[in-house]
Amino acid sequence: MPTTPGKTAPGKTLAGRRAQAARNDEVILDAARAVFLDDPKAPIAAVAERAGVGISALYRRYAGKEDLLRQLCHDGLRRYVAEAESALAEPDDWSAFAGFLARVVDADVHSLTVHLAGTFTPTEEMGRDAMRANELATALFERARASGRLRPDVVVPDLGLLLESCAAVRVPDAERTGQLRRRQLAVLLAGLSTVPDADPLPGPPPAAGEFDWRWRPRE
Amino acid sequence: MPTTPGKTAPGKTLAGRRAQAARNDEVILDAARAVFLDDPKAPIAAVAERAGVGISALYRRYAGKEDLLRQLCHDGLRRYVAEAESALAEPDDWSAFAGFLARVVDADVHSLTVHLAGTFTPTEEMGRDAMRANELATALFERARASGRLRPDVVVPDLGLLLESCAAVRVPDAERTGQLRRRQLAVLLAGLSTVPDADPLPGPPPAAGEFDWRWRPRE
DNA sequence: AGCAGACCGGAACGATCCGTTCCACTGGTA
DNA sequence: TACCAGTGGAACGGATCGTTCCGGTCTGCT
Repeated sequence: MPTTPGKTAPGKTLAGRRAQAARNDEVILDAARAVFLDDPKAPIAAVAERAGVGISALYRRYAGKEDLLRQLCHDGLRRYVAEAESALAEPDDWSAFAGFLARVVDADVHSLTVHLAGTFTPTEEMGRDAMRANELATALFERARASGRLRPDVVVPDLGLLLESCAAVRVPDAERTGQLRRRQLAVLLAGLSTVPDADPLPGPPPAAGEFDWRWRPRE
Repeated sequence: MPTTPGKTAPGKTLAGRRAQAARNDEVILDAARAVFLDDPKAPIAAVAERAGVGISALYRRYAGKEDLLRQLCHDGLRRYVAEAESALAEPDDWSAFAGFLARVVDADVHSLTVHLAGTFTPTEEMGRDAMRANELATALFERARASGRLRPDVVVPDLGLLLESCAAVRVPDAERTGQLRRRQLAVLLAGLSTVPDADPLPGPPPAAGEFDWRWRPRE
């Protein structure tokens, strides 16, 4: 974070120390995402190695491991909110809903939450963002329900189950993982769709706060 | 394992040292299952504590942690095979299939595989059992397909995806977890069922060996 | 040109954790 | 009664990991 903008090169890709630092910002975050998605308990050193930088480059940016994890997770949450907002702009109710889910699944946002929650103490801002995320998802859900394509005994928290399921699909190759998750999502959406003579879904439906336990610090 | 049967008490619940040992056999396995399902990397001491026994009681029975993990996983595999065999005896094709899946999901057999695979080197016998498990599941699947209730673009390895999804559903309370998994299973089965005018499932379908990577030793 | 310091790589450190071993002890068994 | 299978749990040695620290490099400013 330079105090003065710096007028080194007029071109877009500015060279020099400042540039490397700026580039590292992104490289490190990408590496962290990849590494921690693969193994939530991975050591910090693994992130540095994957990013091709030294450990110092990490500690210059983040106060510690927990701080990095928190930022990573918060990024995912913001991504979720952004996708939801843009989906709400879509006119067709159903494809807004389905498209939103597809993009969230593709971005692997839920994996971030699933694996990383509990490894850091959340900030208040994350709490607010999470609440907003819920509101937006609910709005999307209500519109989808209004379109009549959702079976009536499905509830909002079923989305949590759905995302969890898709996040659980994983093979070593990232692209292949994406394909299989799309397939899984398609099956699930088909299962949540209205069908003429279906047995009602069993058991008490999932409740609102039933997945919050993740956020309690790992005992 | 006494060399002589021992004629201590005529009743069923025999008391004494031998009895305690026999009881511990089971207690330890149950504790191990619970602990390792909750956290695959849990220390051995946690298993002992949960079982209410000392560490010696564990090391008397198992050569080491890996041995315990292997046995635990093998038990799950045998359970899978047993459920499949008993399901094949069921006359109705569809309920044989659906019932099998429900029982496997209830028994949390797949979680065992998912979490523990790769933490030990499998025995040849496990390989044979796994192969048999596959054959039985395929037979069940073929019968279900023949019943016409399965949509045509579903393949056998989709069962892997399905089990994975159900295993991913987890809340702190075990019984509630079971309920939510049943719900998830119902949604998935609905999604895999024939519907009049459905879009075909996207992407290349899952292939046979695509989940074997789990069994490679963790790098 | 020269210098201050931003930025970096990676070795080193200290704390923690965990699998395994070991030993003293207990009470059923012969 | 004498023995020993079975046990609880402390202790050990090794591995791992987060964090700190230091020496080096190169930029950007004077």
